[in-house]
Amino acid sequence: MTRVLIVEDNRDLAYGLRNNLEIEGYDVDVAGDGAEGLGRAKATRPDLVVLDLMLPKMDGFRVLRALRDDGLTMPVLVLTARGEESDKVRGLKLGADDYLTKPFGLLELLARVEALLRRAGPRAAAETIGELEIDRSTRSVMRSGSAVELAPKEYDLLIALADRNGAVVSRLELMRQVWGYSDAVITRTIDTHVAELRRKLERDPAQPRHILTVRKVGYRLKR
Amino acid sequence: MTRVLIVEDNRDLAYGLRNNLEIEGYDVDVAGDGAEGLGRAKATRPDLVVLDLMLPKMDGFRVLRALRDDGLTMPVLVLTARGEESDKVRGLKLGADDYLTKPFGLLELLARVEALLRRAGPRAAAETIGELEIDRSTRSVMRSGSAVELAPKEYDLLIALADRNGAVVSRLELMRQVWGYSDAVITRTIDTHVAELRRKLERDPAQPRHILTVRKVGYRLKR
DNA sequence: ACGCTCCTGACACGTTCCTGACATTTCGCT
DNA sequence: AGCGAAATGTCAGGAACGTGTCAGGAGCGT
Repeated sequence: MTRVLIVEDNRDLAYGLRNNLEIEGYDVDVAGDGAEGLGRAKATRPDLVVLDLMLPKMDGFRVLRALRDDGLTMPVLVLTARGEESDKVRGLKLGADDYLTKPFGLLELLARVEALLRRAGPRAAAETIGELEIDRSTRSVMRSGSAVELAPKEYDLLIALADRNGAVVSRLELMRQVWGYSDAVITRTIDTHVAELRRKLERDPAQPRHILTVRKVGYRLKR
Repeated sequence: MTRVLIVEDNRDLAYGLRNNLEIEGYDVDVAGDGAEGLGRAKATRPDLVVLDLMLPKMDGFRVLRALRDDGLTMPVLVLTARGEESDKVRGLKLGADDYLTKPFGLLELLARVEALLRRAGPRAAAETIGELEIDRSTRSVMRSGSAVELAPKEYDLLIALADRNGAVVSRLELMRQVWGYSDAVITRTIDTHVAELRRKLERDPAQPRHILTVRKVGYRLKR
């Protein structure tokens, strides 16, 4: 499923956008300020970012620059207040892909999101990680050619790891992304699910080659 | 350039559509009532017509019939108000190619326009999904050669799944596309209709081979 | 009035998920 | 090198959840 991150401090607007994007079938994440937006973008690597320029903590320009400096290349659709031409110029230099001036029509936003994603190229039908194949359009996973049945949580967990491109994902991040909690981790929930994933995906679950433990931090998915 | 004619009396909607179709690269013409629409269609012979049913001067049905009587065979996408089931049947008999129930998502309209134009080449070709055959021009479905009678909702549901080319369609998307609601799903409506579809389309409804459940998300139509 | 379609809520069933207890491994420290 | 504490692996039971199924009833067109 295509994932969109909205970075917008106006709660009503953010909520409205999320609703409508979700109806269109996107998987939507929302951040309420610039710092949080940058963090979530780096963590979850969405397919597209809708970025307001006026933001608390860290304004849109800095977020955009930080994103690009981090090597993230997903399209960014910038929301700008009316008539701030100079913003456009400045933003374009920093690597925004499209602009929308407030107030804007919802249909226009949806059309632009769609256009940007199309221009960015259709997402690969199936990504390959070692001997694993993940097809997000059907939420199905194969190991060296044969289908593997994953429970919803297991699939979500795998995706959370796969999205990080081999980097470590902390327990806290997993809790937030997969479980939607923000609490610290005290139970064995994550470990249990990792174990189950290993049982299903690894040749030798005792000697995992893909889902690796990073002690005191979390897990990572080696490609 | 591909030319699209919009026949719609609601100016806001018409302009919104025109804007977005133009962004997509179409050459768009707009007519504000039925008589004007018929005239422009005959004069300019667009590649596709988007036709509202409720129109001043001459309603959509009469426009459609007049078009077909005149030997014009371009695909026609009909816009119909919610819950006017009989309109669908009536329109289909007159030669419409696809339906969209208001309120509809813009992306859905764009997708259907593209789909219709793509199909316009090999015209009236029935699509084949496994042992199923769907003929949209007659809203009829066959399973391994013999006709299957589907209720309107069942057919719409099948189409919504078929349009996604094997990918998962979430419950929310189904609610929106087939039922025109945008609310969260709490009742068993979707499941019941899926069950009925399976009963009619699957050899063994208990072990569906085409209409698959994707737990916690929705359903998908395997080809 | 009849039949068809559609929606709804109740129930059944299997799956999934979480939790806490216990086992094992890892690593810092002496 | 050995010890102990902390972190992780493993397991099983029960609760919670999601879906399949059904029957009843409302709505609509014939």
